[in-house]
Amino acid sequence: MIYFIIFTKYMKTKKRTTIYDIAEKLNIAASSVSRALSNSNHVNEATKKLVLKTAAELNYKRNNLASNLRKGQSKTIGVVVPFINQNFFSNVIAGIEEASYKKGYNLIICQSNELQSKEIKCVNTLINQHVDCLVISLAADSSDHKHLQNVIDNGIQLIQFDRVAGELETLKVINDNEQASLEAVSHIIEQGYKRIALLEGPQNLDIFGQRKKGYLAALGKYNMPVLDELIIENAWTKDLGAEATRKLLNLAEPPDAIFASTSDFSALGVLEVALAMGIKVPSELGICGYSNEAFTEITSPSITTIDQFSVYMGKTVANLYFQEMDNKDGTEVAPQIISIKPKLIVRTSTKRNG
Amino acid sequence: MIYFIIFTKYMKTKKRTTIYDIAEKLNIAASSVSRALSNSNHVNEATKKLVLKTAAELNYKRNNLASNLRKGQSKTIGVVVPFINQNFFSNVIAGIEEASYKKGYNLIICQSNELQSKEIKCVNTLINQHVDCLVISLAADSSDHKHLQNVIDNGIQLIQFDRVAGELETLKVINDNEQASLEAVSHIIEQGYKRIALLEGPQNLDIFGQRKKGYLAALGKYNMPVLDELIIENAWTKDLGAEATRKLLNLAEPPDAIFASTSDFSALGVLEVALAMGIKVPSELGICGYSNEAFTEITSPSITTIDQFSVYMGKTVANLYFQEMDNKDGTEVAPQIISIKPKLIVRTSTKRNG
DNA sequence: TTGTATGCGTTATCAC
DNA sequence: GTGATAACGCATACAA
Repeated sequence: MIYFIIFTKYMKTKKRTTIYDIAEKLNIAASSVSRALSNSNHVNEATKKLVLKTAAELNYKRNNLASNLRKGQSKTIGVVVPFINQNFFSNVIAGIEEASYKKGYNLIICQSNELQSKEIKCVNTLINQHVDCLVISLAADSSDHKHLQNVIDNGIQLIQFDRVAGELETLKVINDNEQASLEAVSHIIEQGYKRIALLEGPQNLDIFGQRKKGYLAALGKYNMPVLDELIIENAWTKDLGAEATRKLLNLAEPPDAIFASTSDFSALGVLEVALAMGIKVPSELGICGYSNEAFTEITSPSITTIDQFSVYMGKTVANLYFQEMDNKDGTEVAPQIISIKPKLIVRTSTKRNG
Repeated sequence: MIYFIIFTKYMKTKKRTTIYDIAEKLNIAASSVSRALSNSNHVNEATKKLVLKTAAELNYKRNNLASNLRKGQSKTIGVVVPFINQNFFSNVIAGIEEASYKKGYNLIICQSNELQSKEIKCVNTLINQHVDCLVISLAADSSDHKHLQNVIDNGIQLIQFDRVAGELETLKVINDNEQASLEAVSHIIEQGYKRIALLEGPQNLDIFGQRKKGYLAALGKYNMPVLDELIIENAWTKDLGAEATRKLLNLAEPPDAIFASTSDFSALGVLEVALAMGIKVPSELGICGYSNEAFTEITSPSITTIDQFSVYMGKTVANLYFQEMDNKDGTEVAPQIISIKPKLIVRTSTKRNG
């Protein structure tokens, strides 16, 4: 046991083999080794093979720190999201990872915990790390965006997704939230619901504003009045959704449908309160969520929701960056904004006819 | 618009400010700037303040590539998991991130997609990136572990979690799967179930072997026979769980309880098939899953399961590394293996009495 | 095709 | 306390 510890200690401080070690062993110049290792075509095939062979023997691993420092790039993409372990974000990250991996890029991941203060620190860390590209979805309380401007000023490609700062001219990948919202509420109206409540999220985030716009547009389209008492601010967690529902259902004229535009968690809160109050879903109350979380399929009744194609969104983000890179010397200008059309998934919780 | 493009182009190639720029502006040596920036106590307070001030003015960001190259460390932890967007893993990662962030460490994340071939590539990439520590949970088809030995040989601290290679002497953070399994099956037996089936996972992964051991131990403890026909191999997805359930429930003597030791998804498959076949849960069939996925609380009936404290597990992993670092010169030896005791969460799907 | 020399941006080791 | 200088490991311009 003791020996093992000593052994690891030794290994830990062991110098790794470098191109100089290989060069020395082969009696050639380090530059030749470097060329062979980077598969340059200015090397003799024979020496290339020899280098590769001894590199393997000596268990050589390139030091990317040095390589990247020299090349002035890091082949690394930084990602900042509110929480890594939220379905939507972990899916987007999985998508980014998949696309990046194919191109030989690595991901450095940070979570802002929905706090602008931490978001700023994360962004600065990633700038320090010399990431080539920084991908971010803003924290809920993110108000000013100096730290993002800072990213651009440091020559780092900035890509925003989902929760974006509209006024910043960067590459963006977003959902067409307004359209999705419009479709969802239209569907609800077509199912014969008359008084449709809206649970809205923090309006400083564009996405929630857009979803509200879609809601209003749908009401307008069908000549239905906008009733302020049916619009509840900041109901974007399960608990807040539940609380809002209790309030709504106790109104003199309660709603007959609730669109939890913020999230499926909020919709779940709605469902649980409704069932607890003995209100039948969907016959007496229609419910629609947002995000297509896995559980919406499992609840009874299952919950109508909107799928955001999150993994695809991640791939799109990464590929947007690579496309931009390919294009950086060309004259063609990549589209600044890619909008992904979400899909309404109609389930039992809003099916009143048919 | 054109101007904007040109502007970004310019910014992209702009040289960042370095310590030399600050030194030049202040007419002092770069080394002094470095000292001031790293808050050394061998610098005059006045110059330190001056340096910090102009650094802020010039929007200086330290180049960690250079810094880390020089210091021979990267302040970076590499993480390899089968899938980033699986609840358990994303929670562990969130935990690692939280603890690492506090210590000023960054995370580089890769997913193996349950493929040893990709796992090997990920590991090599992380070695190249000079991560200080590599955290891994093995891919399902991971059989030999040369690539992990390679990590150790390169002087990188290796920590395995959850799905570990038992024979490799590394730091490990695991769940006490056997104990948890034993408790779960004991609970099922105490509820009066007599024929308890087991859905097991790939036995080349230790964790599934341990869960089976716990199952067998519980049967032994209560003097119940082990019935081979009730043990189904490789039923670790929702679909495979469903398939296994159809087979089991069509036996001449079907089970009256199913322990989906592999995952809650598998348990969900069991539940859906049972309900579709008109079998009452829990009165006619008891069901227990594994992992405490969010949805287990929501199904009807809710599913009994085992909580693995995944976020806590992540924090433990990170802190184990930091503790090991603090200790590396000391004589004290950190525990090689940390075992976290999972918690049985009894829900409706196994409540037959009381 | 190969070798020499230099620099990427820091930090550490010397002197002073 | 400060400055000059070397070194971390690699990639490339240039010379041979």
